[in-house]
Amino acid sequence: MAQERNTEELIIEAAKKIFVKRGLAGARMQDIADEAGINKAMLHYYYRSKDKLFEIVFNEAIGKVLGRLSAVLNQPMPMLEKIPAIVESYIDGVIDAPYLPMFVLNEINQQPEMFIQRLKTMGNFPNILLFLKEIVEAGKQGQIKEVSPIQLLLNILSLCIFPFVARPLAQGIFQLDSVQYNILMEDRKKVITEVIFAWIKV
Amino acid sequence: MAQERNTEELIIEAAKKIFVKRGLAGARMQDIADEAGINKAMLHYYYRSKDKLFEIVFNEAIGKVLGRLSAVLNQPMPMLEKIPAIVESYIDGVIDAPYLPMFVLNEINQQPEMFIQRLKTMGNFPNILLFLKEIVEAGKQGQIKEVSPIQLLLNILSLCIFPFVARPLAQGIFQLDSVQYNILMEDRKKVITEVIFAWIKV
DNA sequence: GTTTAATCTAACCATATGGTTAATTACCAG
DNA sequence: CTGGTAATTAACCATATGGTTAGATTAAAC
Repeated sequence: MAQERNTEELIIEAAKKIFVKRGLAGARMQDIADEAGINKAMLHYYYRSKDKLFEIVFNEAIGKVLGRLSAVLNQPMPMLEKIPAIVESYIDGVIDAPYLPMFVLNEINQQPEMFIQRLKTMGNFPNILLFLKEIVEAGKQGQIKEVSPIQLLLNILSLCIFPFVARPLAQGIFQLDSVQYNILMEDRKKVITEVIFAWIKV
Repeated sequence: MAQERNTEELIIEAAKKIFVKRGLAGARMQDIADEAGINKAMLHYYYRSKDKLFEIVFNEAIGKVLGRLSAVLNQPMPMLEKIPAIVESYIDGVIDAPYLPMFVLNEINQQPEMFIQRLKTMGNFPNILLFLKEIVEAGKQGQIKEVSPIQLLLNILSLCIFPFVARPLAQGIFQLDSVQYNILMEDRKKVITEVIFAWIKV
């Protein structure tokens, strides 16, 4: 079209689109090639195999998902300010890339071992574990109630992510069109903060 | 093994196992046949095609997931008793079939239109919509705070289901083995009820 | 302009995969 | 036992799919 972009990137963009939409098993190399507007052989020329290509896309995806989290998790703020910030930022992130969480979660479930391996390469997400400690600290200092930090983080993530993972199901059951659902998701920023606060406020 | 069971059922059992594990795109007819210990042609003899077979498995799965919900949702109880009952029953259900939610959600995301169609066939889940009205009623009567019923149901489901959908990811990040994670999930029954109650109690 | 390396393509290959068929076996009513 | 139907299998088929290759095209180096 407009620009004669770097073929390598073009392929990655296309692969991202197709893999995220269909998953590893459902994605076809031909579809990726078509999406990129190039010959199928190019895919192999630049990225040996489907698996190699997938690995790149997947790593980028999981990096994005976890990276987004890490970014907000350790800003130096009092816990009661930080939680709304996390919620806001994370929901905005998911609105931006609504298929990412489903894609990542599904592929991880498909090959948990392979993923565990990868996790070790990426380090143990010190910022996430640090955040858990911060929660404990905040509890001891009486900023918030003393609750299981893992449960708290799980709660926040559940409330933020699930409605996107289950979006078509929820839309179907509640009979909402996309516009209505988006409004619901915007409202959720407030709701989630409310819910969490109600639980942890002293 | 033990009994020479009905081949039809044997196939369905096997198909369930494979489809739920690998998804429609990832499942192989041969694997289903092997799992059932029969010839691949039998699959087509009893259930014309992969899609037909999948449809049966998928319908059963979604029926289970939504059926479980419906079952608890409309028991005549005061709201403050019903919610713990829902949570308990649903988590037990998911512990029992941990892969079901991921499977259902993923396949729905893969073909939302097809699913919306199916929903209409199954009726509009009057019990779910009725439950929403109950929440509104309970709010007006002052049994609970007045909150968006959709948000409330979304919250309950998010908190119950997400930790299972994200299980390998969570286990990886928090570095928990399966036993520890199961304990966490047992604890969650209390936690979720606590969280929801904190939010909606007057 | 010629050479050389990188980029790209059409055609091809081997295998996997969903599906079919013709024949065989198991089963059961008469 | 026998005839006929249902269940089952091995072999096969057509196509899809990931991957390869040999050659063409482009672009840069000299």
